[in-house]
Amino acid sequence: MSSRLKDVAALAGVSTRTVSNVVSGSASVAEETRVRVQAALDELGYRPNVAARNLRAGRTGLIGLAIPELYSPYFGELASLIVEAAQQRAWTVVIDQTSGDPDAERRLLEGTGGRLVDGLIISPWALGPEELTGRPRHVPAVLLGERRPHGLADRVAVDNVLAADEATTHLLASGRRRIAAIGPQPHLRNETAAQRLAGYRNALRRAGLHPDPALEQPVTTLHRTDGAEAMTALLDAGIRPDAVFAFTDELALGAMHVARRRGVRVPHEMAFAGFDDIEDGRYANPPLTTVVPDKRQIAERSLQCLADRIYSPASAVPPLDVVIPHQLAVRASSGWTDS
Amino acid sequence: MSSRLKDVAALAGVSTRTVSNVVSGSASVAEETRVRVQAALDELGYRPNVAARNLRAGRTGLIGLAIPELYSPYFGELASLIVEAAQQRAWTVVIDQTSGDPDAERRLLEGTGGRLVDGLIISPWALGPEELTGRPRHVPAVLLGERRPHGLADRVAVDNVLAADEATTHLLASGRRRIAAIGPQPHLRNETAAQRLAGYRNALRRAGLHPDPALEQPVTTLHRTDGAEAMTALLDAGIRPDAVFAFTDELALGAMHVARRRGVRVPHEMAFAGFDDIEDGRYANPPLTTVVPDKRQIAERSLQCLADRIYSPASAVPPLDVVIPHQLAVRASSGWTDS
DNA sequence: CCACTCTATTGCAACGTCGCATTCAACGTC
DNA sequence: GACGTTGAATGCGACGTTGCAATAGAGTGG
Repeated sequence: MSSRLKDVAALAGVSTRTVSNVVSGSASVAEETRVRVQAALDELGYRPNVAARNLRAGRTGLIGLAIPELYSPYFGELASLIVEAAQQRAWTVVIDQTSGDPDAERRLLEGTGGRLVDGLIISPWALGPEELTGRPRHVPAVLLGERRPHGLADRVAVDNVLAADEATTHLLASGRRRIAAIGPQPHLRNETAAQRLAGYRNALRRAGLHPDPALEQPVTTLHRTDGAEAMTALLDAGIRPDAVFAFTDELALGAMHVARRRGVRVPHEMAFAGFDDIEDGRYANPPLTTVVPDKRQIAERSLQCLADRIYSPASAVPPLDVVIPHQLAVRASSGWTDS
Repeated sequence: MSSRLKDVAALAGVSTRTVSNVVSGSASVAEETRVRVQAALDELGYRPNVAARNLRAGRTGLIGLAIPELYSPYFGELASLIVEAAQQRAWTVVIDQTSGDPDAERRLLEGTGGRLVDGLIISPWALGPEELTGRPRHVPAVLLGERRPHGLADRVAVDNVLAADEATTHLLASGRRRIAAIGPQPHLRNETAAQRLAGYRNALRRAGLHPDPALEQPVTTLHRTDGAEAMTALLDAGIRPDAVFAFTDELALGAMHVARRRGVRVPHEMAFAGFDDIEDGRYANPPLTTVVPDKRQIAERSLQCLADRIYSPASAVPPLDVVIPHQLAVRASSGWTDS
């Protein structure tokens, strides 16, 4: 059905090795032969067998991207950038959705499924630091988010503590004093939410305010519904913050949606700031103030780390901690202008 | 570095074939031997070499998903469902972003990159029908969207004409008469926009209205910005429709955003309906009326088609045309209640 | 007790490709 | 005219796995 080097060689009247040389273009081939072989290649519609190449080369040219969920805007945008950057490096991306399942994350890190990928970019959700960095890995890995690496994997992330601090400070600067935090996840081993909470508290304390536990609304996941529920819980408890720092844009949008439905004027009575700079935030009503991580750099640097580990020998290089720059995009949701 | 069957066999004092039997669990192995081999497997941390397996099996266990862009909500949600459904079938998904590049789409369909995937699900953007179905393919393919198949590939899609008709009819039912259509793409060979335009016109004509070219706003791509530009163009031209049917939710959200910014009251003065049922639409202000394709079924049926083609011999089965059910979700953007 | 079946295990070969070493011919140089 | 050099093409083997056929041994029934 599909033709192999052998078939092409037979048709062109040369050895398989010569055909291989023509295909790869590496060794020297006489012009006349090259033309003849090329004609045979075209006639048979030869396509190299990737599995055989991989076996020979000891590499698959695949890298894995393991994220909790592909359908959320943040991970969708990030995945898109990673796929794009990988294409430029002639890598193909295979996507795994862990759905926040610790076993799935563990399985991927250990490579239990077999040596399919040359490297792995994983955004951990359920696994704690020690599990992530403790055990040996069969494949180079880059952790997105999380805290600084102790173990074997590189880490690429923004400075969550600083960024959360800046966002909160921005809200304080416009005179807000009762600022709610939507997004703590005390039930998870994951560090990201904890870091953003720490930044939020830092900012409050620096402004001379005491963090109020009643204003910290935990969530189970990071979807709009969770933000909506958190805001509902606050309002139903009679708590009326004058600003909200949500740990992700989706949480912020869900919360803002409920606030407006309940008749709260945004941003007059309640300002909002989020984290991630997803596209919807820019088109929300009002547009959402947010921390803007440089997602393109996250993608680029992650792949760079993988490339270094994959291609450099033995890699005695200690685990890297790559800090990605971020900005604060101030939009109407935290200003005084009406939407 | 990494251990092979041979290493495990040496350690356990058996042949590689026996180790292989233990790993696969297919052939019968004495309990005592199984235990001993398993111990060796664990000790060496054996991981099967996927490339070798693939070479032997003639399959890679990979399927390709080619979509214009991963970061758009619709494709993100769809990709997520396809990855999920593929995992259940023990398939791994590799993602290609075509970015609307006809060459990229062609390359994937022809499998120029080599026989990497066992099957391909492609959502064409730039290629026209004849290119999609004309030439022979090296790998089973499923087309998402597009029109009915003439050639070799199966096709999975909602009935775009009917769905667009229903959405428009719904707008007409609330008394709207000047209904704009945002989303025609006359510059593309792709059929989807043309089908939705046809459905929109059908509904108008059935209501005794003449489709007005001035109310049909073409777009280049399907992002929020395109919807925003389209609405800006309409309003700047002094055209003030009393309803908008946008061919995707993103277009609708962008258009609605601009309308509200310009002081148009939604839905009182202008009703909106979209297509796709992306999550943001449900949390928009006001929530967006939209055509809801059964995305889970799109994922399931696509994979089913691929599975049939991949596993069934010779496949004399003619190309399938799978029509996916849809619904119309009526929300506040097309009602009379305030947001 | 022999023929036969069944279980457990094994060796061989092949999947398609490419690195390495080799061969062969042509050519130029001393 | 012998010799080294270069260019072109080839054959061999190995990457790690598993299907197939074969083997040896244990168990069963007449």
